[in-house]
Amino acid sequence: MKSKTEDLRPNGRPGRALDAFDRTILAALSTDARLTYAEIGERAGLSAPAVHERVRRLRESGVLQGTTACLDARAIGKPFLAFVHVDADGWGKSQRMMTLRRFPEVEEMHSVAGDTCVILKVRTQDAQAMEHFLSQLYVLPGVRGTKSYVVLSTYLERAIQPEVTAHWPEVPLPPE
Amino acid sequence: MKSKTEDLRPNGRPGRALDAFDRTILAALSTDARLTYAEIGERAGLSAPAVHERVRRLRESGVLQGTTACLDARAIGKPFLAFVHVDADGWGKSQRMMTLRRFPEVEEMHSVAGDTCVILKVRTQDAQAMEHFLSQLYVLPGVRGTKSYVVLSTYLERAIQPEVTAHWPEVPLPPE
DNA sequence: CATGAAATGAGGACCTG
DNA sequence: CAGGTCCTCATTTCATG
Repeated sequence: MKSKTEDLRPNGRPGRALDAFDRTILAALSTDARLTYAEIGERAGLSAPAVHERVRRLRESGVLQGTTACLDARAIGKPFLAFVHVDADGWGKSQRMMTLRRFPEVEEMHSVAGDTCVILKVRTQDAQAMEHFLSQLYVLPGVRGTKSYVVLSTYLERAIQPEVTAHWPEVPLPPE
Repeated sequence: MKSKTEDLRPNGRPGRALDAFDRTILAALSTDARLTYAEIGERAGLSAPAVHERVRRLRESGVLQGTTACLDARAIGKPFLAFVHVDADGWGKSQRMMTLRRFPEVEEMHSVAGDTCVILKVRTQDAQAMEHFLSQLYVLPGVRGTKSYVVLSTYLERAIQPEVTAHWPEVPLPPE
């Protein structure tokens, strides 16, 4: 009936791997974080306490890092969005990058491979606020330059989509 | 379906501007969407039913679009992240862009100003899956080319930060 | 403020290894 | 036999008119 026997994961750190129940729960919470445990259990085929226990473990293990509200950017007064490519020296070791965490307008920050070092996702009230942020950015040592891509329209913006149909776990090594 | 061209300014009915209570509530829900109405009310200085009513209105007006879970990308088997710049012809009118919504690996999609047309945020299981996605992308008519920035490390990734301290609404025009 | 619903804790049964 | 996970039931807390 149910096959929980899929705990063969070389990823020894975070306990066991996610089974189909976990993925269904995470997918449900991904669409609506305020779903009732009973409602989630209905989708997943579990009772409410069982879902509650699994959610607790998922939170504990760090798989479920938290829940957040999705807000209308224009309504809260931050309609100006841009991706800023930062060209810099010595970003690798410096924790100076973390200084940018203090700016609430910075939503994302990734070091990347390519013709730039860091990509920032920055959301501000308007162009003037963006300019002010960039001026602050250039104060940081090591910043050689930036290249900004101002967003004209956002066609899609959503959270990570967990694949419920697990077509990834097994190693595709054909035994003979 | 909601049109993208909606109230840009407080037109009276469709939703008056957010007050400090609303922003505090939204900020609280932004940190944890499963907070109790009583807990939110404690932060905002309101009773639980008052918070409940305001949240209902915020949902109704579209300011609060929903709630979602924040998941560990590695834990759910999608550790490979890239920003894909798409160079294309005639993206403006075509709804072909919306075809990409069907790909669960596409998390964001923006048309931008700059030396590219569209920026995609794409998260896959591995490089092979990313290559497969790109091959699908090139099938779309009008796609001239792509430039991908593979993320090496993610230093920050968070939701919109509503400014609780409202320093934005009025124009700071200095006298004379 | 009151009522119904949901979250959460405890105990016992089942499957797995 | 041991460990873990699920279910049912009961109580506290919360959502909601």
